[in-house]
Amino acid sequence: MNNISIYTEKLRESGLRPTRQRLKICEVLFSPEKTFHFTIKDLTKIIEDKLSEKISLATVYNTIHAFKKKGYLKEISINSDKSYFDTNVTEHHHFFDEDTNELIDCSNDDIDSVNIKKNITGKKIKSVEVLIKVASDNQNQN
Amino acid sequence: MNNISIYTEKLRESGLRPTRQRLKICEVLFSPEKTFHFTIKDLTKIIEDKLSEKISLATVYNTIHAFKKKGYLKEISINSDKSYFDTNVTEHHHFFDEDTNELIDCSNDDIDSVNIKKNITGKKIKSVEVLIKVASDNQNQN
DNA sequence: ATTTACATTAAAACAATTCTAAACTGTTGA
DNA sequence: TCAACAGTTTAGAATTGTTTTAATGTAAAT
Repeated sequence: MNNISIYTEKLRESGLRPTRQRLKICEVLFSPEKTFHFTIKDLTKIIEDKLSEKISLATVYNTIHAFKKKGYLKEISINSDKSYFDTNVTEHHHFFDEDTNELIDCSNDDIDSVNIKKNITGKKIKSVEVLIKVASDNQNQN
Repeated sequence: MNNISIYTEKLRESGLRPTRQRLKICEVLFSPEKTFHFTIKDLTKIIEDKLSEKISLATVYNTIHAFKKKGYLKEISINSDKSYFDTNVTEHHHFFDEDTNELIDCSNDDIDSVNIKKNITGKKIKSVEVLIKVASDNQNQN
């Protein structure tokens, strides 16, 4: 089955031109069976390794931001100097392994729904995310 | 009442030398009635404005990291290019106002305790934090 | 007082991200 | 079909937040 035409359609639908670079990035991000987490650096590395074509770093940033804006990617909050993205855009939570700096999905089913009793006047809740930091049992806290 | 001697004691207890700079930063961070959130940039500005003395940026970073390590500050996760710190080190959650980039405390009492049904083998939970993103009702999502 | 280990400093280095301005390319419609 | 426009890519420069460096300063122990 030809994913390219699917991605072309998807991009066109959301008002993004289906350029060579964007289609390549779509393949990398949306072809895998399972969703995954990545940093821009990871993605750049994947592109370099798997694709015959070089994509400029600026384009990678542009594309990721465009995809995020269109709701094809989620950005994830962790204390870090870099941004993590998730190809799983459904509402879910995360474990963050402090030993390995790895993110692990935690589905909504794994957490009882979070009940918030306070609200901010004039503001609407856009998202509720739980981040659970974990580390080995014997790990020194400092 | 003289806070300086309290801070001096506090620092000494935790093995940090009570230097002029650290005491000044303690005053800025721990004298206010209410806890608050800040970025390094905010703190630098406060120091510049309120104190007669200039403190080197590197020292500000060193000090904040030392204080965090000792548990006098918490670092907060939000999608951002900068780190936010919190003088409230008790376990609590946050609202993040996407319109203003402002953080608002959400006490544990405002959220029913988060029940996590999944666990990661060999790992221990270090923290559970909920981040609730809010924006004005009429806000365009893009 | 002297020593020593810890702190501060300005400046340089660094890493992630954004900007810039020129070249390029999908798409539209004559 | 092809010219023209608007959106896109690009390399490199610029910017921003943070860390490192190496010299100097200082608190505390001897």
